[in-house]
Amino acid sequence: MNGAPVIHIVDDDTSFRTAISRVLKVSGYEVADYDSATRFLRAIEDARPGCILLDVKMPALGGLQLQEELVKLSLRWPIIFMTGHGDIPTSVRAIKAGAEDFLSKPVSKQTLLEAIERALLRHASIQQHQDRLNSLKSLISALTARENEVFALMVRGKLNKQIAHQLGTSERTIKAHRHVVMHKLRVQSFAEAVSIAERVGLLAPSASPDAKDVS
Amino acid sequence: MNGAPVIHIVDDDTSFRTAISRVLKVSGYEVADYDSATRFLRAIEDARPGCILLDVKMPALGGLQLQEELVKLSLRWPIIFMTGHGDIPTSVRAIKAGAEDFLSKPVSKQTLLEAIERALLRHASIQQHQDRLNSLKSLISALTARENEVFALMVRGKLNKQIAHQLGTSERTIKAHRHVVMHKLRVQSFAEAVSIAERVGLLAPSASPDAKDVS
DNA sequence: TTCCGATTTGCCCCAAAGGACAATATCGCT
DNA sequence: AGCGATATTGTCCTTTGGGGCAAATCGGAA
Repeated sequence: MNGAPVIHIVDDDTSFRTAISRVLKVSGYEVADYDSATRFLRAIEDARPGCILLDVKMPALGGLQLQEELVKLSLRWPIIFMTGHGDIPTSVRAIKAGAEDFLSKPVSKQTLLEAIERALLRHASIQQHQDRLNSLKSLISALTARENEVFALMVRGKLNKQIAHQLGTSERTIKAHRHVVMHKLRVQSFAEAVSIAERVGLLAPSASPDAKDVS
Repeated sequence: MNGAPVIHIVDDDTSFRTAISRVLKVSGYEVADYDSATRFLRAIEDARPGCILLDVKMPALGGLQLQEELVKLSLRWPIIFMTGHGDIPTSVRAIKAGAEDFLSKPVSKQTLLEAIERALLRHASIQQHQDRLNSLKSLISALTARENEVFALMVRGKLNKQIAHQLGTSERTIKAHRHVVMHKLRVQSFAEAVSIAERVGLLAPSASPDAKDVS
Protein backbone atom coordinates (compact mmCIF):
# COMPACT_ATOMS: atom_id res chain seq x y z
CA MET A 1 0.00 0.00 0.00
CA ASN A 2 1.04 3.57 -0.52
CA GLY A 3 -0.43 5.23 2.53
CA ALA A 4 1.72 3.55 5.13
CA PRO A 5 4.53 5.60 6.63
CA VAL A 6 8.11 4.91 5.65
CA ILE A 7 11.01 4.80 8.07
CA HIS A 8 13.92 6.74 6.63
CA ILE A 9 17.29 5.73 8.01
CA VAL A 10 20.10 8.21 7.57
CA ASP A 11 23.47 6.95 8.76
CA ASP A 12 26.90 6.69 7.21
CA ASP A 13 27.54 3.40 8.99
CA THR A 14 26.46 0.83 6.43
CA SER A 15 26.46 -2.15 8.73
CA PHE A 16 24.38 -0.34 11.30
CA ARG A 17 21.97 0.81 8.61
CA THR A 18 21.40 -2.64 7.22
CA ALA A 19 21.03 -4.12 10.69
CA ILE A 20 18.38 -1.63 11.74
CA SER A 21 16.75 -1.86 8.37
CA ARG A 22 16.39 -5.60 8.74
CA VAL A 23 14.89 -5.32 12.20
CA LEU A 24 12.34 -2.79 11.06
CA LYS A 25 11.34 -4.70 7.99
CA VAL A 26 10.75 -7.76 10.09
CA SER A 27 8.51 -5.66 12.30
CA GLY A 28 6.45 -4.76 9.30
CA TYR A 29 7.72 -1.31 8.45
CA GLU A 30 8.68 -0.04 5.07
CA VAL A 31 12.22 1.24 5.14
CA ALA A 32 14.38 3.49 3.02
CA ASP A 33 17.98 4.16 3.88
CA TYR A 34 20.56 6.77 2.92
CA ASP A 35 24.28 6.85 3.63
CA SER A 36 24.43 10.62 4.02
CA ALA A 37 22.29 13.59 4.94
CA THR A 38 22.83 15.23 1.56
CA ARG A 39 21.70 12.14 -0.24
CA PHE A 40 18.58 12.11 1.88
CA LEU A 41 17.90 15.76 1.12
CA ARG A 42 18.14 15.09 -2.59
CA ALA A 43 15.73 12.20 -2.35
CA ILE A 44 13.25 13.83 -0.04
CA GLU A 45 11.26 15.62 -2.71
CA ASP A 46 9.42 12.57 -3.84
CA ALA A 47 9.94 10.45 -0.77
CA ARG A 48 6.91 9.21 1.05
CA PRO A 49 6.33 10.74 4.46
CA GLY A 50 7.12 8.94 7.66
CA CYS A 51 9.72 9.32 10.33
CA ILE A 52 13.47 9.67 10.26
CA LEU A 53 16.10 7.72 12.15
CA LEU A 54 19.05 10.03 12.12
CA ASP A 55 22.67 9.68 13.09
CA VAL A 56 24.12 12.76 14.75
CA LYS A 57 27.69 12.44 13.67
CA MET A 58 28.19 12.16 9.93
CA PRO A 59 30.72 13.60 7.49
CA ALA A 60 29.77 16.82 5.72
CA LEU A 61 26.22 17.46 6.88
CA GLY A 62 25.57 16.34 10.45
CA GLY A 63 22.29 15.20 11.89
CA LEU A 64 21.53 18.44 13.68
CA GLN A 65 22.24 20.41 10.54
CA LEU A 66 19.93 18.18 8.57
CA GLN A 67 17.29 18.81 11.20
CA GLU A 68 17.70 22.53 10.69
CA GLU A 69 17.37 22.16 6.96
CA LEU A 70 14.19 20.20 7.32
CA VAL A 71 12.75 22.85 9.58
CA LYS A 72 13.58 25.47 6.95
CA LEU A 73 11.80 23.38 4.37
CA SER A 74 8.79 23.15 6.69
CA LEU A 75 9.24 19.42 6.57
CA ARG A 76 8.35 18.44 10.10
CA TRP A 77 8.61 14.70 9.98
CA PRO A 78 9.39 13.29 13.39
CA ILE A 79 13.09 12.70 13.93
CA ILE A 80 14.60 10.07 16.17
CA PHE A 81 18.28 10.64 16.74
CA MET A 82 20.61 7.73 17.27
CA THR A 83 24.18 8.28 18.17
CA GLY A 84 27.19 6.41 19.42
CA HIS A 85 28.86 9.19 21.36
CA GLY A 86 26.22 11.70 22.29
CA ASP A 87 26.44 14.20 25.08
CA ILE A 88 23.83 15.98 27.10
CA PRO A 89 24.07 19.41 25.44
CA THR A 90 23.60 17.80 22.05
CA SER A 91 20.59 15.81 23.15
CA VAL A 92 19.06 18.88 24.74
CA ARG A 93 19.57 20.88 21.60
CA ALA A 94 18.07 18.17 19.43
CA ILE A 95 14.97 17.75 21.54
CA LYS A 96 14.46 21.48 21.88
CA ALA A 97 14.68 21.71 18.11
CA GLY A 98 11.77 19.34 17.94
CA ALA A 99 13.30 15.89 17.75
CA GLU A 100 11.03 13.13 18.87
CA ASP A 101 13.73 11.21 20.70
CA PHE A 102 17.44 10.89 21.22
CA LEU A 103 18.75 7.37 21.64
CA SER A 104 22.24 6.07 22.27
CA LYS A 105 23.71 3.22 20.30
CA PRO A 106 23.42 0.42 20.71
CA VAL A 107 19.66 0.67 20.78
CA SER A 108 17.54 -2.18 21.99
CA LYS A 109 14.97 -3.37 19.53
CA GLN A 110 12.14 -2.66 21.92
CA THR A 111 13.27 0.86 22.72
CA LEU A 112 13.55 1.65 19.05
CA LEU A 113 10.17 0.25 18.14
CA GLU A 114 8.50 2.11 20.96
CA ALA A 115 10.13 5.34 19.90
CA ILE A 116 9.01 4.82 16.33
CA GLU A 117 5.46 4.11 17.38
CA ARG A 118 5.36 7.26 19.47
CA ALA A 119 6.81 9.25 16.64
CA LEU A 120 4.39 7.97 14.05
CA LEU A 121 1.48 8.51 16.36
CA ARG A 122 2.39 12.07 17.06
CA HIS A 123 3.13 12.68 13.44
CA ALA A 124 -0.28 11.43 12.41
CA SER A 125 -2.02 13.89 14.67
CA ILE A 126 0.17 16.79 13.62
CA GLN A 127 -0.31 15.87 10.01
CA GLN A 128 -4.04 15.77 10.41
CA HIS A 129 -4.03 19.19 11.95
CA GLN A 130 -1.85 20.51 9.15
CA ASP A 131 -4.07 18.99 6.52
CA ARG A 132 -7.11 20.68 7.94
CA LEU A 133 -5.29 23.97 8.04
CA ASN A 134 -4.00 23.62 4.51
CA SER A 135 -7.40 22.84 3.12
CA LEU A 136 -8.68 26.04 4.69
CA LYS A 137 -5.78 28.00 3.29
CA SER A 138 -6.38 26.64 -0.15
CA LEU A 139 -9.97 27.78 0.03
CA ILE A 140 -8.82 31.25 0.96
CA SER A 141 -6.25 31.29 -1.80
CA ALA A 142 -9.10 31.01 -4.27
CA LEU A 143 -10.28 34.47 -3.25
CA THR A 144 -9.39 37.39 -5.48
CA ALA A 145 -7.47 40.33 -4.05
CA ARG A 146 -10.64 42.32 -3.60
CA GLU A 147 -12.49 39.48 -2.00
CA ASN A 148 -9.64 39.08 0.42
CA GLU A 149 -9.92 42.67 1.51
CA VAL A 150 -13.63 42.27 2.08
CA PHE A 151 -13.08 39.01 3.90
CA ALA A 152 -10.52 40.53 6.23
CA LEU A 153 -12.84 43.36 7.15
CA MET A 154 -16.04 41.42 7.52
CA VAL A 155 -14.57 38.87 9.89
CA ARG A 156 -13.48 41.75 12.05
CA GLY A 157 -17.09 42.68 12.48
CA LYS A 158 -17.21 45.68 10.17
CA LEU A 159 -20.57 46.58 8.75
CA ASN A 160 -21.09 46.47 5.01
CA LYS A 161 -21.41 50.23 4.88
CA GLN A 162 -18.16 50.66 6.77
CA ILE A 163 -16.34 48.28 4.48
CA ALA A 164 -17.83 50.01 1.46
CA HIS A 165 -16.64 53.36 2.70
CA GLN A 166 -13.19 52.08 3.56
CA LEU A 167 -12.74 50.44 0.18
CA GLY A 168 -14.33 53.31 -1.67
CA THR A 169 -17.19 51.39 -3.21
CA SER A 170 -20.88 50.96 -2.61
CA GLU A 171 -22.60 48.84 -0.04
CA ARG A 172 -24.22 46.81 -2.77
CA THR A 173 -20.82 45.85 -4.12
CA ILE A 174 -19.71 44.63 -0.73
CA LYS A 175 -22.76 42.44 -0.52
CA ALA A 176 -21.83 40.92 -3.83
CA HIS A 177 -18.24 40.25 -2.76
CA ARG A 178 -19.41 38.92 0.54
CA HIS A 179 -21.67 36.50 -1.23
CA VAL A 180 -18.80 35.21 -3.34
CA VAL A 181 -16.55 34.89 -0.31
CA MET A 182 -19.06 32.78 1.55
CA HIS A 183 -19.50 30.62 -1.50
CA LYS A 184 -15.80 30.11 -2.13
CA LEU A 185 -15.14 29.27 1.51
CA ARG A 186 -18.04 26.86 1.33
CA VAL A 187 -19.64 28.08 4.50
CA GLN A 188 -23.30 28.51 5.24
CA SER A 189 -23.00 30.96 8.08
CA PHE A 190 -21.05 34.05 8.90
CA ALA A 191 -19.88 32.36 12.10
CA GLU A 192 -18.09 29.68 10.13
CA ALA A 193 -16.33 32.31 8.08
CA VAL A 194 -15.05 34.01 11.20
CA SER A 195 -14.02 30.65 12.58
CA ILE A 196 -11.94 29.96 9.49
CA ALA A 197 -10.32 33.36 9.67
CA GLU A 198 -9.39 32.74 13.27
CA ARG A 199 -7.97 29.31 12.56
CA VAL A 200 -5.70 30.43 9.77
CA GLY A 201 -4.47 33.28 11.93
CA LEU A 202 -6.04 36.02 9.87
CA LEU A 203 -7.29 37.47 13.11
CA ALA A 204 -5.07 37.24 16.22
CA PRO A 205 -3.82 40.46 17.81
CA SER A 206 -0.12 39.74 17.45
CA ALA A 207 2.56 37.09 17.19
CA SER A 208 2.22 33.95 15.13
CA PRO A 209 5.42 31.91 15.55
CA ASP A 210 5.94 29.64 12.59
CA ALA A 211 3.38 27.57 10.73
CA LYS A 212 3.55 27.57 6.98
CA ASP A 213 2.17 25.22 4.43
CA VAL A 214 3.34 21.67 4.75
CA SER A 215 3.12 18.80 2.35
CA MET B 1 9.25 46.18 42.91
CA ASN B 2 6.79 43.36 42.94
CA GLY B 3 6.44 42.67 39.25
CA ALA B 4 9.95 41.39 38.63
CA PRO B 5 10.39 37.65 38.26
CA VAL B 6 11.98 35.64 41.03
CA ILE B 7 14.53 32.90 40.51
CA HIS B 8 13.64 29.91 42.65
CA ILE B 9 16.54 27.63 43.45
CA VAL B 10 15.68 24.12 44.57
CA ASP B 11 18.68 22.05 45.59
CA ASP B 12 19.62 20.05 48.65
CA ASP B 13 23.24 21.10 48.35
CA THR B 14 23.43 24.14 50.59
CA SER B 15 26.81 25.36 49.45
CA PHE B 16 25.81 25.14 45.81
CA ARG B 17 22.57 26.96 46.55
CA THR B 18 24.23 29.83 48.29
CA ALA B 19 26.88 30.10 45.62
CA ILE B 20 24.38 30.30 42.79
CA SER B 21 22.19 32.56 44.82
CA ARG B 22 25.03 34.99 45.32
CA VAL B 23 25.86 35.04 41.62
CA LEU B 24 22.27 35.72 40.64
CA LYS B 25 21.78 38.45 43.19
CA VAL B 26 24.86 40.20 41.95
CA SER B 27 23.38 40.01 38.46
CA GLY B 28 20.32 41.81 39.68
CA TYR B 29 17.86 38.98 40.13
CA GLU B 30 15.65 38.37 43.05
CA VAL B 31 16.28 34.93 44.45
CA ALA B 32 14.48 32.50 46.71
CA ASP B 33 15.96 29.15 47.63
CA TYR B 34 14.66 25.89 49.02
CA ASP B 35 16.56 22.85 50.27
CA SER B 36 13.98 20.35 49.06
CA ALA B 37 11.29 19.91 46.46
CA THR B 38 8.61 19.38 49.08
CA ARG B 39 9.53 22.59 50.81
CA PHE B 40 9.26 24.40 47.52
CA LEU B 41 5.84 22.88 46.87
CA ARG B 42 4.62 24.08 50.23
CA ALA B 43 5.85 27.59 49.57
CA ILE B 44 4.69 27.86 45.99
CA GLU B 45 1.14 28.95 46.75
CA ASP B 46 2.07 32.47 47.56
CA ALA B 47 5.41 32.59 45.81
CA ARG B 48 5.95 35.14 43.12
CA PRO B 49 6.23 33.75 39.61
CA GLY B 50 9.53 33.40 37.83
CA CYS B 51 11.70 30.52 36.81
CA ILE B 52 13.03 27.51 38.66
CA LEU B 53 16.58 26.23 38.93
CA LEU B 54 16.12 22.62 39.81
CA ASP B 55 18.42 19.86 40.90
CA VAL B 56 17.57 16.46 39.44
CA LYS B 57 18.83 14.27 42.22
CA MET B 58 17.41 15.05 45.61
CA PRO B 59 16.23 12.92 48.54
CA ALA B 60 12.52 12.14 48.70
CA LEU B 61 11.05 14.10 45.83
CA GLY B 62 13.38 14.33 42.84
CA GLY B 63 13.53 17.10 40.27
CA LEU B 64 11.64 15.23 37.59
CA GLN B 65 8.92 14.33 40.03
CA LEU B 66 8.62 17.93 41.09
CA GLN B 67 8.32 18.85 37.44
CA GLU B 68 5.43 16.43 37.08
CA GLU B 69 3.71 17.86 40.12
CA LEU B 70 3.98 21.36 38.74
CA VAL B 71 2.48 20.24 35.46
CA LYS B 72 -0.42 18.72 37.37
CA LEU B 73 -0.89 22.00 39.16
CA SER B 74 -0.90 23.81 35.81
CA LEU B 75 2.06 25.74 37.10
CA ARG B 76 4.14 26.08 33.98
CA TRP B 77 7.00 28.19 35.16
CA PRO B 78 10.10 27.55 33.11
CA ILE B 79 12.41 25.00 34.67
CA ILE B 80 16.16 24.87 34.24
CA PHE B 81 17.61 21.61 35.44
CA MET B 82 21.07 21.48 36.89
CA THR B 83 22.66 18.23 37.79
CA GLY B 84 25.97 16.76 38.75
CA HIS B 85 25.59 13.33 37.22
CA GLY B 86 23.01 13.55 34.50
CA ASP B 87 22.60 11.15 31.65
CA ILE B 88 21.11 11.51 28.22
CA PRO B 89 17.81 9.69 28.83
CA THR B 90 17.15 11.89 31.83
CA SER B 91 17.88 15.06 29.94
CA VAL B 92 15.68 13.95 27.07
CA ARG B 93 12.85 13.17 29.41
CA ALA B 94 13.18 16.49 31.18
CA ILE B 95 13.17 18.54 28.01
CA LYS B 96 10.31 16.59 26.50
CA ALA B 97 8.37 17.25 29.69
CA GLY B 98 8.81 20.92 28.99
CA ALA B 99 11.99 21.90 30.79
CA GLU B 100 13.63 24.98 29.44
CA ASP B 101 17.16 23.66 29.76
CA PHE B 102 19.27 20.92 31.25
CA LEU B 103 22.69 21.97 32.46
CA SER B 104 25.49 19.98 34.02
CA LYS B 105 27.30 21.11 37.13
CA PRO B 106 29.49 22.92 37.37
CA VAL B 107 27.69 25.57 35.36
CA SER B 108 29.52 28.56 34.05
CA LYS B 109 28.08 31.86 35.11
CA GLN B 110 27.51 32.91 31.54
CA THR B 111 25.74 29.71 30.53
CA LEU B 112 23.46 30.00 33.51
CA LEU B 113 22.60 33.63 32.94
CA GLU B 114 21.88 33.00 29.29
CA ALA B 115 19.63 30.10 30.14
CA ILE B 116 17.77 32.20 32.67
CA GLU B 117 17.27 35.01 30.22
CA ARG B 118 15.91 32.63 27.62
CA ALA B 119 13.64 31.07 30.19
CA LEU B 120 12.28 34.35 31.44
CA LEU B 121 11.74 35.60 27.94
CA ARG B 122 9.83 32.56 26.88
CA HIS B 123 7.90 32.60 30.10
CA ALA B 124 6.85 36.17 29.56
CA SER B 125 5.37 35.39 26.18
CA ILE B 126 3.63 32.26 27.37
CA GLN B 127 2.32 34.12 30.37
CA GLN B 128 1.00 36.89 28.19
CA HIS B 129 -0.82 34.39 26.04
CA GLN B 130 -2.23 32.68 29.10
CA ASP B 131 -3.34 35.97 30.57
CA ARG B 132 -5.26 36.85 27.45
CA LEU B 133 -6.87 33.46 27.43
CA ASN B 134 -7.76 33.61 31.10
CA SER B 135 -9.34 37.00 30.79
CA LEU B 136 -11.54 35.63 28.04
CA LYS B 137 -12.44 32.61 30.12
CA SER B 138 -13.34 34.76 33.07
CA LEU B 139 -15.68 36.75 30.86
CA ILE B 140 -17.33 33.54 29.75
CA SER B 141 -17.59 32.26 33.30
CA ALA B 142 -19.81 35.23 34.04
CA LEU B 143 -22.43 33.77 31.75
CA THR B 144 -25.33 31.90 33.28
CA ALA B 145 -26.01 28.31 32.27
CA ARG B 146 -28.68 29.36 29.85
CA GLU B 147 -26.56 32.07 28.34
CA ASN B 148 -23.84 29.56 27.81
CA GLU B 149 -26.14 27.33 25.84
CA VAL B 150 -27.19 30.22 23.66
CA PHE B 151 -23.60 31.32 23.24
CA ALA B 152 -22.50 27.86 22.16
CA LEU B 153 -25.21 27.66 19.54
CA MET B 154 -24.97 31.17 18.17
CA VAL B 155 -21.24 30.98 17.55
CA ARG B 156 -21.88 27.85 15.55
CA GLY B 157 -23.97 29.91 13.20
CA LYS B 158 -27.40 28.79 14.30
CA LEU B 159 -30.26 31.17 13.61
CA ASN B 160 -32.20 32.57 16.53
CA LYS B 161 -35.24 30.62 15.52
CA GLN B 162 -33.23 27.40 15.43
CA ILE B 163 -31.76 28.05 18.84
CA ALA B 164 -35.20 28.90 20.18
CA HIS B 165 -36.60 25.68 18.86
CA GLN B 166 -33.72 23.62 20.16
CA LEU B 167 -33.92 25.12 23.62
CA GLY B 168 -37.69 25.08 23.65
CA THR B 169 -38.23 28.80 24.05
CA SER B 170 -39.23 31.71 21.86
CA GLU B 171 -37.12 33.65 19.46
CA ARG B 172 -37.60 36.80 21.46
CA THR B 173 -36.07 35.09 24.48
CA ILE B 174 -33.02 34.11 22.49
CA LYS B 175 -32.59 37.68 21.40
CA ALA B 176 -32.64 38.74 25.01
CA HIS B 177 -30.04 36.15 26.01
CA ARG B 178 -27.95 37.01 23.03
CA HIS B 179 -27.96 40.63 24.04
CA VAL B 180 -26.76 39.76 27.52
CA VAL B 181 -24.05 37.48 26.14
CA MET B 182 -22.68 40.20 23.90
CA HIS B 183 -22.72 42.62 26.79
CA LYS B 184 -21.01 40.27 29.24
CA LEU B 185 -18.31 39.35 26.73
CA ARG B 186 -17.87 43.05 26.08
CA VAL B 187 -17.97 42.72 22.34
CA GLN B 188 -19.56 45.04 19.84
CA SER B 189 -19.89 42.61 16.98
CA PHE B 190 -20.96 39.06 16.47
CA ALA B 191 -17.63 38.39 14.78
CA GLU B 192 -15.77 39.17 17.99
CA ALA B 193 -17.98 36.77 19.88
CA VAL B 194 -17.16 33.96 17.46
CA SER B 195 -13.51 34.87 17.66
CA ILE B 196 -13.58 34.50 21.43
CA ALA B 197 -15.34 31.18 21.21
CA GLU B 198 -12.70 29.94 18.80
CA ARG B 199 -9.84 31.13 20.98
CA VAL B 200 -11.05 29.44 24.12
CA GLY B 201 -11.60 26.24 22.18
CA LEU B 202 -15.36 26.30 22.42
CA LEU B 203 -15.42 25.54 18.74
CA ALA B 204 -12.76 23.22 17.27
CA PRO B 205 -13.86 19.91 15.74
CA SER B 206 -11.89 17.65 18.06
CA ALA B 207 -8.83 17.29 20.25
CA SER B 208 -7.53 20.00 22.54
CA PRO B 209 -4.44 18.64 24.32
CA ASP B 210 -3.90 20.45 27.58
CA ALA B 211 -4.43 24.10 28.38
CA LYS B 212 -6.22 24.87 31.60
CA ASP B 213 -6.40 27.96 33.69
CA VAL B 214 -3.07 29.17 34.94
CA SER B 215 -2.28 31.71 37.60
C1' DT C 1 -42.72 37.03 53.36
C1' DT C 2 -40.00 39.90 50.64
C1' DC C 3 -36.23 40.89 47.46
C1' DC C 4 -33.17 39.49 43.73
C1' DG C 5 -31.36 37.23 39.89
C1' DA C 6 -32.53 34.32 36.14
C1' DT C 7 -35.73 33.23 32.58
C1' DT C 8 -39.36 34.11 29.81
C1' DT C 9 -42.27 36.62 26.33
C1' DG C 10 -45.18 40.12 23.56
C1' DC C 11 -45.50 44.13 20.53
C1' DC C 12 -43.49 47.27 17.64
C1' DC C 13 -39.82 49.36 14.92
C1' DC C 14 -35.34 49.98 12.73
C1' DA C 15 -31.03 48.53 10.73
C1' DA C 16 -28.43 45.14 8.36
C1' DA C 17 -27.78 41.14 5.67
C1' DG C 18 -28.98 38.33 1.76
C1' DG C 19 -30.75 37.24 -2.57
C1' DA C 20 -33.22 37.87 -7.26
C1' DC C 21 -32.74 40.07 -11.66
C1' DA C 22 -30.25 42.91 -14.51
C1' DA C 23 -26.63 45.75 -16.34
C1' DT C 24 -22.13 48.28 -17.02
C1' DA C 25 -17.14 48.65 -17.17
C1' DT C 26 -12.15 46.99 -17.24
C1' DC C 27 -8.50 44.29 -18.49
C1' DG C 28 -5.79 40.72 -20.25
C1' DC C 29 -5.59 37.19 -23.60
C1' DT C 30 -6.73 34.72 -27.99
C1' DA D 1 -12.86 42.13 -32.11
C1' DG D 2 -14.49 38.83 -28.77
C1' DC D 3 -14.41 36.06 -24.49
C1' DG D 4 -14.06 35.39 -19.64
C1' DA D 5 -12.84 36.78 -15.11
C1' DT D 6 -13.32 40.61 -12.01
C1' DA D 7 -15.40 44.50 -10.17
C1' DT D 8 -19.14 47.46 -9.82
C1' DT D 9 -23.95 49.14 -8.98
C1' DG D 10 -29.17 49.66 -8.92
C1' DT D 11 -33.88 48.48 -7.41
C1' DC D 12 -36.90 45.73 -4.76
C1' DC D 13 -38.24 42.48 -1.29
C1' DT D 14 -37.59 39.15 2.62
C1' DT D 15 -35.35 37.42 6.49
C1' DT D 16 -32.64 38.28 10.60
C1' DG D 17 -30.67 40.61 14.22
C1' DG D 18 -31.03 44.13 17.70
C1' DG D 19 -33.46 47.00 21.06
C1' DG D 20 -36.98 49.75 23.75
C1' DC D 21 -40.63 49.14 26.95
C1' DA D 22 -43.13 46.39 29.94
C1' DA D 23 -44.27 42.44 32.49
C1' DA D 24 -44.81 37.71 34.40
C1' DT D 25 -42.85 33.47 36.61
C1' DC D 26 -39.84 31.00 39.67
C1' DG D 27 -36.60 29.56 43.03
C1' DG D 28 -33.48 30.61 46.48
C1' DA D 29 -31.59 33.86 50.03
C1' DA D 30 -32.34 37.14 53.72
